[in-house]
Amino acid sequence: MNKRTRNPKATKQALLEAAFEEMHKHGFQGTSISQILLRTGMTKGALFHHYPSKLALAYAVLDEIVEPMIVEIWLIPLDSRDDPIVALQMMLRSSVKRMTDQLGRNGLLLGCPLNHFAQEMSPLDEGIRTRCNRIFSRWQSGIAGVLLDGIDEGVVRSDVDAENTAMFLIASIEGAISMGKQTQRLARCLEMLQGCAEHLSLYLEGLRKA
Amino acid sequence: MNKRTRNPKATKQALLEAAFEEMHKHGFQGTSISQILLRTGMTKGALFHHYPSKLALAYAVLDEIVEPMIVEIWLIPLDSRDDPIVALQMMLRSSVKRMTDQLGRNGLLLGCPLNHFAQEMSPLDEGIRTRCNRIFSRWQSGIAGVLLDGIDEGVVRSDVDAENTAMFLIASIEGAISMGKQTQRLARCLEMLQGCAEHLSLYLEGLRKA
DNA sequence: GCTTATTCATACCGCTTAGTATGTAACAGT
DNA sequence: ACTGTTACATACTAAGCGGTATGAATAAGC
Repeated sequence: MNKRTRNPKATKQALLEAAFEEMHKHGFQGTSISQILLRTGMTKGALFHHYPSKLALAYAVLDEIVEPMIVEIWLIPLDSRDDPIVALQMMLRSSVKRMTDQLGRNGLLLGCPLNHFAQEMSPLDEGIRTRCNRIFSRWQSGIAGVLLDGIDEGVVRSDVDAENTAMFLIASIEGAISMGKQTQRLARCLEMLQGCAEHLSLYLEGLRKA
Repeated sequence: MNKRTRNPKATKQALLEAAFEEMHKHGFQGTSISQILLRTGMTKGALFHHYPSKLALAYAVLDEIVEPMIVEIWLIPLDSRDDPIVALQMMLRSSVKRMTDQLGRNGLLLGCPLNHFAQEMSPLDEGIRTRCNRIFSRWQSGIAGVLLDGIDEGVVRSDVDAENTAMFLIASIEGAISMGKQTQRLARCLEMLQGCAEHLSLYLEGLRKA
């Protein structure tokens, strides 16, 4: 049966998701419009009706897929009302699982889409850069907030620079994901993520008020 | 006047260096042969005489430029005969300076070329992946060696997993460079590198035998 | 029921891409 | 001085790229 009924929202969403997957694997520059169309079975008319350019499509991918994904994986788990340091440690443990759930085994080996976009395009396109920057800032603020709570509650040493520490945690996480991706082997990848999580847990423990 | 004398080695080297700079900025896929030729003033005949394909050129860039650069910046500074933990801490401090020296201010904002290649191409080309992997392994072994020396000398706790810890250090460093690159602002970039170095120095201190 | 706007499908366009084929000048060996 | 090889330069090709122009079918508004 031919799909006679139109569904513009579904069309747009399908294009968006296909674009995300293609760009996650091949990068922005390595992604071709034709490949997205092949994957979705759509045509150029559909795509360029909903998105004026390839760049606009990438912006939408960042706004509507990557940012919510980062929030879901790395920020939501912070909401537990545990001891702030325990909350961060739990987040480290749970997020690997969330990553595999969200991205699938295959997606895990493609690394963090946010970092991929940022690495490839930060020096090349201001629109992508500002979007990546906004997401990173949001992530950083979320973690810094937990640390500040910890300081208020007297759990975390008061000389800890929350923003700076949050940046360090994110950098380490992203670095571990990158190195895991580099191996292109699931076992090694998980090993690195887990190893990094343990080191950071240890580091977090060191932030406790004596 | 006209360059009548030939110098094939210099030609090859010039192409290699131009390819490195282009790929460092635009990535492998985003780099066009024509741009390399424009930059060097060479022609296609020259390039394809020395390198059979774009991919082969990238391999040469990794083998002959990126790997020596990583060794120069991150491994050579480990050779000091200090206390192993101090050596690692010194390395962290000195390497930022080495990076700016080696890459220049502009190059610093382009991040780590090794990580860039790995991020973009690991899932796409086996030849690039194995090369990146070899470089990362070499880097990791270098750091792990220092830690193992530390254990032998009784300076580092004997329960420290050297390889795993080395991986964590590299991941954090690469992550910090990535996040610095993302900002595209020199001041913020240096701030992140320095911040990361301090956190890692603190972490290293925690590995000391009590 | 008629009109207008939306949502696509098809065909096309100019440009760039990596790579090749061919020819020629420079060098090396003898 | 002659010969064969190396090192290029020029011109070209086929394919793929992002994007556009046009038209038709569907849906929405009145």
